Amino acid sequence: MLTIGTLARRTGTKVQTIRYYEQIRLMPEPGRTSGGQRRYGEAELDRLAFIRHSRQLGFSLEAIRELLDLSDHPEKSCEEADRIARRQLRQVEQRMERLEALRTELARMVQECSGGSTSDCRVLDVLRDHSECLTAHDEIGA
Amino acid sequence: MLTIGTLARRTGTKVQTIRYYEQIRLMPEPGRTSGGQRRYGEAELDRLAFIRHSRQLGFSLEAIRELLDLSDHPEKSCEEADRIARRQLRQVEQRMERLEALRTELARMVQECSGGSTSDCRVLDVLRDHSECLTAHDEIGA
DNA sequence: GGCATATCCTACAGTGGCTATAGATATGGA
DNA sequence: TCCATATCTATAGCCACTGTAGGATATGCC
Repeated sequence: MLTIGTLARRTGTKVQTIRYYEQIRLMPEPGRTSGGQRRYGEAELDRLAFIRHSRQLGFSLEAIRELLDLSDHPEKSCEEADRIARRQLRQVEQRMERLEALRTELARMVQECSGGSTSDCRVLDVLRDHSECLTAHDEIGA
Repeated sequence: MLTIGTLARRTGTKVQTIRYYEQIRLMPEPGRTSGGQRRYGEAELDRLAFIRHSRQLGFSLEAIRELLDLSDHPEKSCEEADRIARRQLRQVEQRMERLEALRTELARMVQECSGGSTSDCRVLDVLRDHSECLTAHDEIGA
């Protein structure tokens, strides 16, 4: 029987985060001691590891909920899991493209800065006037 | 005199977002009509454009606050603006590295999926067992 | 058994950067 | 004057946690 702290240490999760996952029903309600403390088994450890690893790969909690459901039903087709992973891959690729555009723009801003006073700072100039940008970056939240 | 809606249209911002910026004192309190509606001038339009452009480049609102302050004081040295931009560039580069690792891992997962049942789905296998990963991805929140 | 202390409990507030909603009021044109 | 559209305030919600306060419990040692 594992305490919540042990589970946290073994998976690199904060104790509050585990309780949060329980609250949103991503983790099951575990058994309790007579004093009311949570006690977990190996299955819960595996489930939490799955969640954390998926989070590290950038999956949303909703996507993870679907993936866990698929994982719990071995008879289901793998297609759905594949679809979710492909969607995540696309999102990562799109974010990378956006970041690449930002990187270019920021590098140019920084390079052109002469180091004088802010009255003729290239960094501020570019921020003031979008038309100075060579690359497009129309959406917020890279 | 510009209404909040005009300001929103001209900068690609939602009306609520402008009011939010006012609330957190990123935008100044504008003049009002006798009926209590906000009215803006060109200076506010420029300021909002600066904010939005900076957001598009991924600067945090706190960083933007600093940049605006520098922009308002032309006699100050440009060094600080340069420092903020360089920090932002570093962050973008770090995020790109993380995303590259994720992209690799996700692409591998997806490629290896044979399309059978979830009982032997590579996508789910990898999520279940971190040791199957070739690349490191230790932090959450790319 | 008693005690220290480490861990656990609940409940709630806060983070960033918005976005959405409800219900009331103002504005501008036909 | 009427009406559609825009605006107002206030508040709650989003995601995925994180932090805090103020207690209760569990464990190891003497």
